[in-house]
Amino acid sequence: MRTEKSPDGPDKDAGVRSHAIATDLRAGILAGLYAPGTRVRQEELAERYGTSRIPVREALRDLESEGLVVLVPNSGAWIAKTDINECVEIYKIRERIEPLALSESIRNMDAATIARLADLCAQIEASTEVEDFLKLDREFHLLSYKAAAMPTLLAMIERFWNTTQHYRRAYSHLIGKEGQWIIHSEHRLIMEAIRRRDGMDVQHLLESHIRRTRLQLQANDLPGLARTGK
Amino acid sequence: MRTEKSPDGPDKDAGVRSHAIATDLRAGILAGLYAPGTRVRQEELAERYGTSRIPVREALRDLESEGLVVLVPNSGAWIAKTDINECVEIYKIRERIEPLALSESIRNMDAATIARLADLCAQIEASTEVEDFLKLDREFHLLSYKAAAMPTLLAMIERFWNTTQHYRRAYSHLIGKEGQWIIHSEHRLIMEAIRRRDGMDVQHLLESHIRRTRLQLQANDLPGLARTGK
DNA sequence: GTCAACATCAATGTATCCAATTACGCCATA
DNA sequence: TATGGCGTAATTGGATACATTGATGTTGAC
Repeated sequence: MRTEKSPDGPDKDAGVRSHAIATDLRAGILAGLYAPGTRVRQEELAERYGTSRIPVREALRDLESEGLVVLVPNSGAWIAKTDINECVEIYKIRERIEPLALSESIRNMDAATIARLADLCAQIEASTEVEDFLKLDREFHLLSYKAAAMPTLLAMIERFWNTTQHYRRAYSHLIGKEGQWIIHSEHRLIMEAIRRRDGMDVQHLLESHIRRTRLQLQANDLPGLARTGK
Repeated sequence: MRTEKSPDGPDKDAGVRSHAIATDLRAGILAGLYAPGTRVRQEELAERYGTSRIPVREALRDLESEGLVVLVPNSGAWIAKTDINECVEIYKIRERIEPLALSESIRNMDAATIARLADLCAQIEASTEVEDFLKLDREFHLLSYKAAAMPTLLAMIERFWNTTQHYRRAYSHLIGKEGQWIIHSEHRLIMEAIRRRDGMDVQHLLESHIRRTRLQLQANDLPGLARTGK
């Protein structure tokens, strides 16, 4: 983590340690480097990043507001535990807001983006590793929303994708390659509706896509992920 | 702002200065004590609350994540400017998520809450002062969602009500008492649908309620509130 | 007279140090 | 042996002091 300014392109977080720490921690959590429920000690992180505890504390605050970390006053910080109830709740919210984002987005979407989406769609079908699938699927959906002139909504959606990342990983392992044909079909239909710029159709298709996933999550109860009652 | 522990009931934020400061600042912003765009100096707040700048900084961070304050690294903090585009965006989101919250809520709602809602509904119609209307209207809607077992969603909704507070105030002044009959009628219909626990109907009615308000906001362009390009 | 470069200042970002709270382990006792 | 109280250690919350960045005003040259 360098401190001097980068010559290649402006570093948005240049000079602000806490942002850099938050970004790095967030990436680590999403990559699965930290087990949910793990205690996070400020001093330990401070040493790792070569700073004092102050920027670490601010980074942890940011991550808490994103739902990735839980802070308890005078006690400590923990990596947020996975909670199937929270996950289901978030999926219900996503069923409502992501169709909105997509329908707004396709009104402004340029040809290059549509081509890129089609490319991603094909890569997703060709993927063999779960981690590849997760990365590509995320890029496909988030890119499809990007042309919507709704920054607040897009930030919310990304936050929700982050907090449910562990469940998507577990779910992907669960269904395996043979269960993916449904997802591929849904993606193809969505892709086609995007091409037609059919706002109503994409909304229904995307809602079904998310809703079906939620119901499957609820039905399978995902072994290996602790369900916290606190 | 007392520092000793309160004997009457556990103070959730006891011992955590930053939460107390954030709560107080948030209330001040929502009450209109700070003009949007006003610069906020850490040292000034620290002096006012009798603390150092550390808790102030953390409070400002919290408020930033709620959209009430804007932080610029190495520069400072400002009370978030009102932005008609952001307001419209949030209303579009609310049109999707609040019907979800309400339909989930009425499934669990007890009789006492329904009675309280009816009471609030009547008080809203009887209100003469804008500030009273704002307070009652907010309580009515947020209470109607409260029985939904969706904490993340409810937190989001409250956040949105906060960031658009200034617009609701301006809007209320704009339409005056004579324009309120539409709102009252909508509230009555929603109230009746809640009584019947008609999930589909409440969703449509609430969506219309929010959507109509949004369109009126967009049409009137609310004089007196700066529209920032930034 | 205008513009540019520099110096000074003010406000934020960070490090170090101290205080307060919590957690844990030990010991005494029933 | 199990349990309750107490004391110590570890960790977080906050205050003070210093470093760094950005803004402002002045001065000099063209």
